[in-house]
This record gives sequence, C-alpha cells and structure tokens, in this order.
Amino acid sequence: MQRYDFADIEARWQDHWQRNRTFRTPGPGAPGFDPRKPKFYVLDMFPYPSAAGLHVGHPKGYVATDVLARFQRMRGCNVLHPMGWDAFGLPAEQYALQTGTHPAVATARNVAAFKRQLQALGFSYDWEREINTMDPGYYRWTQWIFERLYEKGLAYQAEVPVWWCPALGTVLANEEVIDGKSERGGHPCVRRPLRQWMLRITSYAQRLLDDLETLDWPESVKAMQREWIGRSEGAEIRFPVAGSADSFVVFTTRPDTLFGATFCVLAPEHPLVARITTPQQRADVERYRAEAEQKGELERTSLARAKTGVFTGAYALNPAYPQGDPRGRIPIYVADYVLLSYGTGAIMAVPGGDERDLEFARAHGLAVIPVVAGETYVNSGFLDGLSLEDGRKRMVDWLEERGLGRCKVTYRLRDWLFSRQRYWGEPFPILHGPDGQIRLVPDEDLPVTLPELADFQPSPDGQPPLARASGWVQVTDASGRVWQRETNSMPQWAGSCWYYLRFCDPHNARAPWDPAAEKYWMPVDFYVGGAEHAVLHLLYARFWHKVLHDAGYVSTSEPFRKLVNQGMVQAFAYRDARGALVAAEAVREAPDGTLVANGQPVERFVAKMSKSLRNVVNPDDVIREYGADTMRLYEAFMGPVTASAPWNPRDLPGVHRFLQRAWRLYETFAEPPDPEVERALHRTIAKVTGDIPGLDLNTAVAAMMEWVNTATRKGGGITRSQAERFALILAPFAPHLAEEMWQRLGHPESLAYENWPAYDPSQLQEDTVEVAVQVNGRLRGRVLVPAAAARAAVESAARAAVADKLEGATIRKVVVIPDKLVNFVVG
RNA sequence: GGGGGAGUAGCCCAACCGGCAGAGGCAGGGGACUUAAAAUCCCCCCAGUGCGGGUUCGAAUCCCGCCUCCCCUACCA
Repeated sequence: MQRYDFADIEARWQDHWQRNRTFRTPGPGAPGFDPRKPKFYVLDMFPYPSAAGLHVGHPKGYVATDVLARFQRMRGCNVLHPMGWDAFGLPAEQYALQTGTHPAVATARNVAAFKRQLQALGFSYDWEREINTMDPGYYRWTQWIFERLYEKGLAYQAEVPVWWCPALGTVLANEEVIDGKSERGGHPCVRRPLRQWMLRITSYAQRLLDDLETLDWPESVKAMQREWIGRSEGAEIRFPVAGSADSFVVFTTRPDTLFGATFCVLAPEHPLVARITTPQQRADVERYRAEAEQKGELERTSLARAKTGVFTGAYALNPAYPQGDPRGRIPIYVADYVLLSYGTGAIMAVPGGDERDLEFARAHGLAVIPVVAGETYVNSGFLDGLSLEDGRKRMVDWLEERGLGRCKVTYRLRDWLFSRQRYWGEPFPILHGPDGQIRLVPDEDLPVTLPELADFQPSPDGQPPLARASGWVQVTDASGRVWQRETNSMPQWAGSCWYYLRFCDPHNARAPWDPAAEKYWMPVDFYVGGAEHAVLHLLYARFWHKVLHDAGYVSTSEPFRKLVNQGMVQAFAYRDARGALVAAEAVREAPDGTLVANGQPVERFVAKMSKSLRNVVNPDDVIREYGADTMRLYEAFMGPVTASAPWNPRDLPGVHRFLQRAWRLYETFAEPPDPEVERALHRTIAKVTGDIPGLDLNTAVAAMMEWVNTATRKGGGITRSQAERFALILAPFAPHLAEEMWQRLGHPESLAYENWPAYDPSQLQEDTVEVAVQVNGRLRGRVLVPAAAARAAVESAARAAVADKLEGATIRKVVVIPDKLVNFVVG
C-alpha cells in the first residue's frame, strides 16, 4: 500500500471534480434538475479580493459551510453552494492611484489568486455560478434594483455634510477621519455639504426591527441591529419662543418631566437658530456654529468632551406653566451635544432628571428643578403624587388635549447615504436634465457602464472622477436635449445587497433572476460570515430584500434564515523585552521551555493576524506541508466555529496523523466484523450525523478519531462495509482522501452524491452498563448491570455493592437514574 | 455607562433536559518495533470546573452576588 501522498491525491481529485463538473448545481427547469429533492442553500459571505490573498482565517467559515454542503448533498438535498467576489471598493482604487494599475486589472488578478487558493482547499462550490460585482452583467441589475427603489420614492437626493479633505482632494468616510484629520497623511479635513443620494431605509425601520424576531440569528447580532435601529417612544412638544411668533418642537422620551425643563437646547445647525439669536449674542453663536461645523458627529458625541454651548439670547415658554409664570420662561441655548439628525434637533433640558442636561446646567449656571422623587413626582403640578407610569400617560393626554404635543416614536436609524465620489463603483442609472429634472436610464439601456478613465483622482473642487469622463457624462436624447449622467457612484455595500439572489440564476441576461429559481432556492438556509458585518451589510441587504418583496420580485420577506458568525483565527505574536515585535518564524523554544529569538527571551501573546505583527499564516504553506484535507480538518477541529482561537502550528500534526491512521486502515479488509468496532462505527455515524447540522464540527472530528483509534487498537482489520461507511462520513471533512478511499473500494464514481450512511439505534447501546452507586450523593461504588435493566434489579445490585456503607443506616430515599446511577439517601 | 459572549488538566477543547468531570488533539513520561533514527503502535500521567452564597438526594450545568478576559456600542434627548 502506498503511503498517504496527499499532494498527489488532492491534485487528482480537484482535477476530477472540475473535469466532471461534479458540483454543478442545476436549478429549476435546467436539465438534470430533480424537483422532488428538498433544497438547501448554504452561503458564505463573499470576500473582497484583496491583494494580500487568503490567510488561514478566511477558510474557517468556508470549511464549515463546505462540510455542511457536502453533508446535505449526501442527505439527498439539492444544494446551492456558490462563491463570488465583492469586487468594487476603495482599496483597489487606492492601489491604482499608487501604482497606476487599473483597478479592473488589479482586481482581476486578485480574484484569480483567491480562486486558486480556494480551489486548492477542495471546496465544493459550483464555480459555474461564480459572480463578480464589477462585471457589467452583474451591476446592470444592481442599477436595475436602484431604479425600483427610485420609483418607490425610496431614493432621493439631499445636501448632506460630508468630510472633505482639500489636500487629498477627496471626500472621506467618517472612519477615515480622526480628530478632524485624514487618516492617511494627517491632512486637515472639513465638513462640507454636498449633494448626495440617500436611501429611505428609515421607512422600513419598524419592520426591520419586528422581523428580527423571526430569524435564527445569534442574539448578539439581533441586539446590535435593534440598537442600531434604536426605536424610542416618547413625545414631541412644541415650545413657543417668547416675544415672537416662532416656535420649535422638541422630542423627549420623558414628557412627564416637563415641569423640570429649565432650558432648551437647539442643535447648532437648527434652522431657527439664526432667526432667534439676539444681536448681542450673534457673534458668540456664529463662532460656535462655525466650530461645530468642523466637527464630525463622532467627535461631537464623544463622552469625554465637556458640554459646550452658547446662549442665543432668546427664551422659550415651557407649556407646562401658565402664561406669565416666571418659571416657564427658559433660556434657549445652542450646543453641539444636540444633533440635528436625531429627533427634531432640539431638546427640552431637564437637569433634574438627565445627567447630560445636569452637566450642562452646572457648567452654565442654570436652574435645576427636581421633578422625580423616588416613585413619584414633585414640583410637577397635576402630576405630583402620581406613579411614574401614570404620569407619562397623564402628561401626554394633557399635551394632546391642548394641542401642545403628541406621542411620537423615533428611530436612531438614519437614511442611508448611498453615494460616493469615487471611480471604482457602480454608476447610477440617472440622467440630469437641462432644467434640473431627473430621469432614470431606461431598463433596456442598462447597464450604464463605468467609463474607462486613466486618471481617477478626485478633482480639487469635489467633483467625482466620473465628472471628467466628458464623452460619457453628456447624453443627447432624441429631441436633441443634452442630459448629464450622475457622476457619483454607489458605495461598496450595493453589490452585496443582493448577490445571494443572483446566485439563484447567475447568467440570466433578461432579468436579475428567474422567479422560479428564486422561489425554489430562497431563502438562504445557512449564512456564515464574520461578525463585523453584523449591522451594515446585514441590515442593508434585509432592507433591499424587503423592498423587493413588497414589489413582488422575491417570495420571502427575509433573505437569511439562519446566520452564524465564525470566530476569528488569531495567531501567536511575539515581543522582546523592549516591547518590540519579533517575527514569528524567528522564535525558537529553548530546552527549558522558554521562548527565545536571536538569543533574547520573548513574550508570546495572541492577536489578530496582521502584517504589522508579522504573524500571518498563509494557507499555501500549510497545504504544501500537510495537505488541504489536514488544513480543513484542523480548522474544523480547532473548537466551535463561533469561537476565536489562535492558529497553533503544533496542533497540525495531530490531525494529520489521524488521516494517516485512517488511510492505513484501508490496506486490507477482513470479515467478519468485530462487533465492538461495528458498534463503535454506529455510534460514530450517529454522532457525526447529529453534529454537522449545528456545525459542531470539532466533536464530529473527535468522534471519527475515536473510531479510528478503536479500529486500530483492535488490530483485526475493518470490513469493506465499514470502510465504505467511514469514507462517506469522512468525506465532508477530508473529501480528497475520502474519494481516494472510495475509489480504492472499487467505486468509479465520486462519492459526492452517495447516500449518507445510516446507523442502527439498537447498536448504540452497550449490552452492559456500569452504574455509579452513591450514598448521599457521594460515589461509593460501581456495578455492572444489563442495559435498560429493571429499576428494582438495578437497585438491589447497587445495594449489594455498597452494603457495608449502608449497614445500620436508615434509607430515606433511593434515586435511580436508568443506566446511569443509583443514589441512597440515608439519614 | 449599555449590550453580547467566555472562564473546565501545562495548552486547545468535550460533557444533551441537573446524574460517575473527560470524548478528541497537543505537550510530557514509559514501553514495543529498529543496527540506529524517523515513522508507526501500545500504555501511563494530569484538573474537581474563576470566586462566594443558594436551590437539590445530586450542580461545570439552574438561581443570586462578585472577579477576570474578549467582542460590539456609546451624550440618541
């Protein structure tokens, strides 16, 4: 028998699968499609093909979904298991700016590298369904969906303040600006209003919130989405401005504390500020507004900052107090801790009840009226003495009767800023007319292809790069009028909002997908990806999906039924006594067990893999040394899929040895079966079958190891039937080796669609079981009894086993747990 | 401050609805095979479950109060 030559085995089977199109998945209507089979759609979050290539962390989730996909195929499902590329995005554009390589070229190269690495791991993707968001045949339909959003009134233009960096000549995202300076280069940035496209995700806030209940998702992700949506119930209350016809509306979650409102605060950008500011205060207010404009929301709302603000000189009238009551005349301030974009951009400040307001009041010497004492109200007129619950209701009723306010629900969720001033993204299918009118590009003229541009540097005046594609921008219609194309591009999220739908029917040139294919495959049954997408991607995709559902284009109201976040694969990193990072490959273990590098002791810690820590592990190296099957198995065996764990090179030989031992069992076969080995195999099949659906892959692998150990130890050789069944359950984890085993057993075809082996429940139980015997909960002995023996028989056997301990004692109670234990309670 | 999760052998990790703390792997020790080594095989060693209470015949598991670590979020009125 030849040794376990993984390099040879893996190359041959990967070639076999490709040549035989083993994992091609026909959809409804296609030849070879069997509509009687149940479907299973198992999806990975598709990657952004970065220049760095894969590291061993990426495949952790891919291994899990591949095990599941291969398992479900063998269980008789039509399995949709596709892969594609989230190819538009900033890094490729920045790389292009630095190197002069066109993003399309660089991205295509990265895709090829990613694909080679994924194929080297033997994943059973249907590569014939591969999609790429930068492909015009794909983004044509991204544009098409945008048009449906526009038609529904869910896409609109607005002037929105964004970060602008004059030195870089570009608009930056919030996270690219730190302390008012660009992350790259540290250039000063300013807030500047620019025309932007927005998507009205807020009109779906309540449904996005409610439908979370229907999803089998991690509680943490649901919690994050709930918080992001941020529903809060309260009231809007109108405050007149003293001595003027003006008034403004505040939002508060505590209308019942109205009697304690001793001042009001408007956001600096609030439109009323200019009108009500008195001449004496105007200079201060203007200066404050100018400063606030330069700060991003992140900075303005950072906790560490002291509460700043200035008085407008104007007063508001607290509607809780009768006209003329001096307590009702309260100053109006401008302060940047109030945000225009939340609620109404104005608050009533109740320093007696709210910490932020109290801090502000103290800093500015403002009055504080306590209104809540223990479980009831004080200083609150008609609310005094009421319970807090009744008080809220009373106050809202009181306000509504007088037309001063009303119940109101607000959300923290904001509309989605959907445009970027970038080159490398989907163009909008929008035309601007000579008189400012807006028109959609007709469906039949889609896609609006991205023009070739040699220079994608943003212009100094804030114009997006596309504005310079002059031949592209101008469009003349039949009547000779000249239209201008929209020159913003879509953000990177756009393509990933619907890619899971395109996978259902990826080559359709007449529609984004065939309704029959969508109806058959959707929803995604199992979605695996990193927790970093817990909010944005998953919320945006849910939003688009609901819009498409409302418009009748998709059959389900939610796209992803079950979601799992795979844990991070970390790595060891090292630093020396001075704290300097040391490359992982330079570290050796000294005989006394300490770690040294270049003669110096180093300290080991666990961290994210990153270039700067010099601890990135490349799957190519692992595959070269141990093979893809070992790598897959190790990733499955590291621990729960959801848990993060460091990549530990020392553990790889263990799983590799397991595959070698398993392979060695296939040398010769023997009859009849050893009953113990046979029973153990049934237990193993039961364990693996039960573990895979919940992705408890580590325990499934452990069970297979246990069986191989048992079979090896018995030494009598396994039977051909046992060899077949074991190869089949090993197949989802180590598919190359399993195929090789299967072929060695005389099967010419791939085992990918063989039936998953069954187990006999009657074989799971041993004939004899050992039962623990306790006295007062303490272990005092053990007895062997027939499995499922009668209670009385077990009890008397147990009683005999601990007779000496029971002598002279009164037995008050006997607890018998069948096949487990007997406990004598003596008094 | 708020939310989510985790603490079990030297290390990674199991233990279902409360029922003998251990499946598996690594590391360590001993032995077999070998001229020797590698590889392989067999055997062994090791914790009472972060801390303190409670419920129970019985708690890693349930309840209460703490500690530590990780992740997310944070002036949202």
